[in-house]
Amino acid sequence: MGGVNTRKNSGGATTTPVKRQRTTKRAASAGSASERRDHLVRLAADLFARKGFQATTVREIAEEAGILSGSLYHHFDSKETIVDEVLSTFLDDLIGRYRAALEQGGDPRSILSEMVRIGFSALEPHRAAITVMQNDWNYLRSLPGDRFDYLVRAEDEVERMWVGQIKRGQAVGQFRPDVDPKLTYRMIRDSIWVAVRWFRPGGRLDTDGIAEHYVTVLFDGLATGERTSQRG
Amino acid sequence: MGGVNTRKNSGGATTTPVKRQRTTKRAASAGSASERRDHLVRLAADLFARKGFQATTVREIAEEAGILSGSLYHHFDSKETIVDEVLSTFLDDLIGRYRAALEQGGDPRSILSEMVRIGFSALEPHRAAITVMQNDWNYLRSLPGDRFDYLVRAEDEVERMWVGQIKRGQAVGQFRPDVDPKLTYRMIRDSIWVAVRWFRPGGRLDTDGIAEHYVTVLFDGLATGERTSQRG
DNA sequence: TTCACACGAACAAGCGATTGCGCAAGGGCT
DNA sequence: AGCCCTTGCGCAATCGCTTGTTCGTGTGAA
Repeated sequence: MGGVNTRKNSGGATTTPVKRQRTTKRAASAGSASERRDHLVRLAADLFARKGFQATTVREIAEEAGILSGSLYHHFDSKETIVDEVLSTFLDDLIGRYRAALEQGGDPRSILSEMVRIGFSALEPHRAAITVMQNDWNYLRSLPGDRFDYLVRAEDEVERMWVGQIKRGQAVGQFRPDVDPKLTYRMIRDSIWVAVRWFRPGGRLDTDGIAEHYVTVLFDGLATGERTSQRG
Repeated sequence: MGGVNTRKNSGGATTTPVKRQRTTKRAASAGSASERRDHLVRLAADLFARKGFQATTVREIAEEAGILSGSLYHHFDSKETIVDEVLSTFLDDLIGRYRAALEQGGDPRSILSEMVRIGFSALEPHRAAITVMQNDWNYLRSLPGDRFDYLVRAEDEVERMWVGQIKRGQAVGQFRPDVDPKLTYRMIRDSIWVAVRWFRPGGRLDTDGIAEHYVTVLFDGLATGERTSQRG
């Protein structure tokens, strides 16, 4: 109710026509929309990832930035606005990459491999966002209002892309027909994103190595010799 | 501080000699240690799973049980004590089953299959505990004191069991030698536990069906035809 | 009498959020 | 140059509210 102009509100991701309305004012002028603001978002994202969204107080975020909590409200409407920006930025980037991979075409196995690689490659730049999305998904969705509805919309679109390719692979005989596409998608998705819990940049394996390892096991399995039809 | 006798405190799991010191008093008398108490733990666990540990207030737990928040403290020292009991109960059960599977013996592939089945079969009875463990692991571990150190100890023991069997399978030529045992374990573990997010009892697939599906993909892969050595 | 259980009021601490103000930078104006 | 006035940013104080927890009391069954 107070501010005169405000460039405060970030607005949820649109997801379908992938673009966001930042840089509300001024189109010229070299600098990004607000360098300071982006920096604050990154600080907050790290805290959210480390302690959880609810357990992180606005005072902690402010302290991390070397200011007082009240000063944060010159940049953001609320704590929710901050996490909104964290998540929607990640989702816009991810979905954009998925779309590009699909548009580039190729056989299902190549496309699926590429999508796996895209996922793992997002682990490093979007580590905090992915962590928050996993840990606080339920809570954010339970908040009143439709502010975080775009989370579900994005998730739905991603699922359609994956399942579509799996089904196509089965149709052309590239994938075994006796596996459930949706179930398989969920397992792939989950094991990629959950890797954010143990993956650390600079560790024994980089994301490329992990992705290749995963693609190998995913397509060819853990066993040696001839494939069996069933049984463990 | 307050109570006279107290059978309040639950104490963290011991994990190595698997047993817990509940039923502090009375060894005779048919009923369990405290039926009421166990019921409250279950109610709380569901709330923790649904809303997250921190977002769940003791007032909500009490309301769910039809009492006032203060009355909860006749049964538990603190909110932490409740979640402690939720998690340690699950871990004790899980590790006990893993140990039994290992002691029963067999070739690595059979044992690993059995361990996968054990994991999926825990999804239903321990749904809440598994959810809490995933969502609030970081937060609980960050709490002061060593109360939740047993989480890491349990995780370490489980990892040793899995990785041991994977390595043994590679040694006897049952598993392909070009996969990283630890990385493979993490992927298996993650995709089992994360299934708790979408698995619902009474759904299209039961846990046995999901386990078989997963074992199939895990050992034989998604692709058809001859195994390739690398690449996606 | 004892015991398990619950009430109901209160507590200190901490929460997210609001507001009025000060301050320095800097572009546009005369 | 000198001036003004906007603008971005942050401080300090404070609001109303919720949190986990405590404690003296009451009650019904064994």
